[in-house]
Amino acid sequence: MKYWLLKSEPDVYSLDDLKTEGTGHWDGVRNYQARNNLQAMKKGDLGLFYHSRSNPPHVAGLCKITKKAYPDPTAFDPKEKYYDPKSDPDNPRWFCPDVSYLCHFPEIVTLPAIKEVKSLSDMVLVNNTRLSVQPVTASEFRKICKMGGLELPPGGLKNL
DNA sequence: GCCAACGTTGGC
DNA sequence: GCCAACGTTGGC
Repeated sequence: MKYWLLKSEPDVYSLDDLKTEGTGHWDGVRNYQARNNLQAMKKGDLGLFYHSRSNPPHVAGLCKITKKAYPDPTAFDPKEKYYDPKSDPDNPRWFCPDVSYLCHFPEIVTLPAIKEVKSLSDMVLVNNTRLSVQPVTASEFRKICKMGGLELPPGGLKNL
C-alpha cells in the first residue's frame, strides 16, 4: 500500500465537499509530475487531504483511493475549465482516480506545525511546494495522523 | 492580493 | 535544444 498527499483549495473543493459526495473524481490535474503520481495510485492507497491556499494551509483529514486512474473526461470537453485539446480520447494525456472520504482529523495539522518537525523535513510538501499530488512515506503518514490526533484502529493504517 | 518559484510554450 | 516570455501555484 502506498501513501499520498492530495492538495485542493478548500474554496474550490474541500474535505467537507468530499464527505458530502462520498466519492469524488480527482480530475483537472494538468501537471505531468502530478499526473504520474495519480497513475501510480492503486485502489486502497491512502491519502492526506491537504487544504492549500488557506490560512494556515493544513492537512484536514484522510481519503482513500477507490478506483485507479482512468482518462480524465474533463480534458475532452471544450466547455470544461480544464479542457485540453491536446488530450485525445484515443491517446489520453490526463488521468484521474476516484477518491473516497475517510475522516476528518480531530485537529488539523498545519503547514507551520509540519515544518517544525525535524523528521518531516524531507517531505515533498516542504521541499516542492508546487506539486499538487505527491508521495508520502508510511512513517510520514503515520506521524501526520498522530499530530492530527487520530486514533488508529487495531492493526494500524491498513485497517482504516 | 502580491510575488517567488516553478512549469510550459514557442521562436529561433 | 536553448532560453525568453508567459502562465500557474501556493505561501505569506
